[in-house]
Amino acid sequence: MQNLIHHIQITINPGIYLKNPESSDLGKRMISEGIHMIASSGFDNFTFRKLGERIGSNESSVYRYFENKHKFLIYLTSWYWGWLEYRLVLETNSITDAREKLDRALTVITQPVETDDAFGHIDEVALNRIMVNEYSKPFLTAEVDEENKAGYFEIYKRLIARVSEMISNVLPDYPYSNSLVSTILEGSLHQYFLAAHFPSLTNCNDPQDLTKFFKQVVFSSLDTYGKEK
Amino acid sequence: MQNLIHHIQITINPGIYLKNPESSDLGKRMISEGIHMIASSGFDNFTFRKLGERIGSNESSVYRYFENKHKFLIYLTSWYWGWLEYRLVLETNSITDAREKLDRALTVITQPVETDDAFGHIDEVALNRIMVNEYSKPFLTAEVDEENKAGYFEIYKRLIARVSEMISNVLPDYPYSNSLVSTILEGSLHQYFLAAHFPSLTNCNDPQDLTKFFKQVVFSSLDTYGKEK
DNA sequence: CTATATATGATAGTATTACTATTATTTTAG
DNA sequence: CTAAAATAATAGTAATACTATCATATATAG
Repeated sequence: MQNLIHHIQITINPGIYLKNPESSDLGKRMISEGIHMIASSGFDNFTFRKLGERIGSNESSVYRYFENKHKFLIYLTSWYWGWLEYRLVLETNSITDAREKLDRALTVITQPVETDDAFGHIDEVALNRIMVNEYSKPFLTAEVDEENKAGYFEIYKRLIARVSEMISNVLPDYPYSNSLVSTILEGSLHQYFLAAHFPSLTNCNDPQDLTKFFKQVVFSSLDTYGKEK
Repeated sequence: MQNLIHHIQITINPGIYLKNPESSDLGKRMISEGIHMIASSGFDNFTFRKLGERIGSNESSVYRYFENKHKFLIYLTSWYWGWLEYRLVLETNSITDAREKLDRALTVITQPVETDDAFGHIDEVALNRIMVNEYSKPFLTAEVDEENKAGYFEIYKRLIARVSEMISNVLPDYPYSNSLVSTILEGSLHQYFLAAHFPSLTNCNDPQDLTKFFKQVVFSSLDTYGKEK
């Protein structure tokens, strides 16, 4: 990606961390190494003890940045959605045609992730693997309502609202824009998961097909809405 | 539902359990009470110790039926998908028109669950709540490939294949039938979850709308495939 | 240059969990 | 009535997800 823009930060709700990991070298290493550990062995096998060792530090130091590993995951997923939002804006901002704008947005959402130089210590490809393998774990918990109230999912909600608005700009009367976007965001990760583990349950073993599939779904739905027999 | 058909059993892969819970009264109580416990407090707070107490028995007895609580959940979700498949067949079997058949299938998939008298000890409404709140936990694990190889997800795969075939009967050339079905099965549970916890991310706060939404998505996609500008 | 605050590191301890193992008791079947 | 099978009770283990405490290193303010 562009090496024009550096020193940008994705802003994360401070309630998610105890001490901002972006504020120190140690904190950045927690994020950086944490991503690699979770991407390769899965979130369930990830512990702060192992992370402490890995960064040449200590369990207790990690606990000074994050209350628990669940919040660590919420931090990572929030960062991911924030980054996706940033790329979405960057890539669609200059487009005036509503249809073309939505088309480009769907490309950004569904195409495979590439490394972004603007965020040195974060391996976006590995982070995307985490999203594919753990996508629902941040919110499928008994505490989801409290955490939602505390604003931990704001970025995700903003992202959906943004794409939803693009849909409304194509077809103001379409009544399912939020459902369509939430279905596609989750569905896209899910199709990647299926391609990796259950190839017989998807026709999108090539990312090109995934993008085509979701675009066909979205535009056919918009183009025929209100015109059914 | 019909009280015509009794004494039917959903067949579950024996690798999922150590001893078939359907084979004894104690086993049935494990399923029955386990469903209520997980539905009300969530899977993460569920333990075999608590289940043992609840059924007036013992942790060690539960372990004689299920290797661990993860397999217990796989059992429940397999049962659910098996039951959905059974209802799907029951409700679509007599329909000859391909389009109408698919339409009915989508109703069955997306409409709220009601209690089914044919399976006395299972509370399908509570089980559906589990599906909505924990839907991805059976497969978002590090062991998914082994478990898939062992056949633990056969019922789910068969269900998708079945609906996928209905799509092919409507439009043989449509190349995304598996992806469309897997997106809708997962997406339907997800929309129910959003309606309960993130109402701003869905337009389907009423189940009627959910069914309409997914039908519109499916049929518009099929009706315009190959006819885009 | 020292006193102080702050960040980090090391160690120990706790409650819970997810089991395994063993033995005792009850139920069932022949 | 006896043997086998099923269930119950109890104990124990390793790992986990923390909390608490204290020691040390480092940065900074006066």
